[in-house]
Amino acid sequence: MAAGNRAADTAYTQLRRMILGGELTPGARLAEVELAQTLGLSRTPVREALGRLGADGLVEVLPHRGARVSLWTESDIAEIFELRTLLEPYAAARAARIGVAETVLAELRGLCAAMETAAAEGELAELAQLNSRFHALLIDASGNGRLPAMLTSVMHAPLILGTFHRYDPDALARSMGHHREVVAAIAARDPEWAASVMRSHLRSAAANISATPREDP
Amino acid sequence: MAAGNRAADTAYTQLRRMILGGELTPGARLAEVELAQTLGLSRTPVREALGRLGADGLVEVLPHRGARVSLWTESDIAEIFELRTLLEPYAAARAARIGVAETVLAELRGLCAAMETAAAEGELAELAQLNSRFHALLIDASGNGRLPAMLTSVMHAPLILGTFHRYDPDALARSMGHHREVVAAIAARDPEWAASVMRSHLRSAAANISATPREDP
DNA sequence: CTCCCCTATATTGCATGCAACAGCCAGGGG
DNA sequence: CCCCTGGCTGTTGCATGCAATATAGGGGAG
Repeated sequence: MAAGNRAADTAYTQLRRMILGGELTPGARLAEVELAQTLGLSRTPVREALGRLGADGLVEVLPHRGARVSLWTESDIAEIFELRTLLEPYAAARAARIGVAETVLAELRGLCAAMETAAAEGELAELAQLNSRFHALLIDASGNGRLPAMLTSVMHAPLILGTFHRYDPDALARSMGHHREVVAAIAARDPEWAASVMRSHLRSAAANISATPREDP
Repeated sequence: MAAGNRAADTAYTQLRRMILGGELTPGARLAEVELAQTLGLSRTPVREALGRLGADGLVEVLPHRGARVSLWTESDIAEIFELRTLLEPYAAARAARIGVAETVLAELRGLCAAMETAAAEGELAELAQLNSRFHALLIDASGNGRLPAMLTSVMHAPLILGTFHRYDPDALARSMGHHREVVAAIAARDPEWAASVMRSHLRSAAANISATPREDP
């Protein structure tokens, strides 16, 4: 999102990757000096990065007590999916309404294909990454400039990854089909269709999560 | 929102107040040293505050080029109202569904009364403040912990103030009536009703904005 | 033996010095 | 006369020193 070549940005990116990659487990304490040494930076950019991650909801910062990686309860996840179910269908509909450049459509289709192969080969981590990019691209295509920033706080990939881990093959195939169908609806410039498919997509994901008890890898 | 007694928080609050109060006009340059001297602080907390305000969308920070107060185009305002129209009815419905403590209902009613007197006396700035608190309280009452942070980026009071300036007496009375009705719907624990009223409330505001050409005070 | 308070320590938060980068004005060349 | 280039200045960005605060552990009183 905000990716200058500054040290604070690299700190942000690295920490984000570490958290999302599971290298930093939820609840883990994040000491500024330790992170600074690990990243080869000073405390200042690390501190700024922690602040941004706190705004994103990925870490929680307590005054004078430092930062910890956020841990998610079932109700947190439910809240997040409620918001996504609200915002992403809107994004899809808006993209369909205002129209999307052919190059972007091609990129979306490419991501669909990549996701399908990743799903077929059981590469769930790869799939989660591609899925995030797909949704992010679609949100950008909505043309509402405030939407991407809003959704960063609820588009955390570990949740998606967890979702995919709980999918059975049929649900996975449905999910891939949804992606294809959203792109088709946008290409057809049918907002209602696009929103409807996206809603189905997210509701099915949410249903999958609440159905499966809990199974942390 | 995040209000410890730290210097960075006071810087954030002060700057926010300055911008929202019109003391810092849109487009104005925000030099760190100057602000630090004005607020009697060092550059560090000022810098952190600017970062947060940037995340809120109130200022835009350009790498190595400093921060400026954001200026809003008509389409920005339209985007913001689209998102509010999406999220706030959801918040109202959720509050109605999960129920709201009687103390909170009393507070909401108190704000309604205060807004009505402010409207009667033409105290539009006061009205805008009260209005913001009313909506913020309702968003908190939704029980979705991520919603308040999401909406800070679109709940900027100057927009609301501008909205009120364009209201004619009838529209103003309708707006006050909407507030009362939302509280009633929540008290009656009727989600559909609450969402519907809130949607009307926001659509009428948006209509008012797009109808009136432009009239900066 | 248990509970409370007090001190020691580690960490955050703030201030400030130094380096790097963007913008600007002057000077020279075409 | 205009454009381009080079240094100069003011700002941001980063590093680090110092002060303030929360936590943990031990010692004393009940």
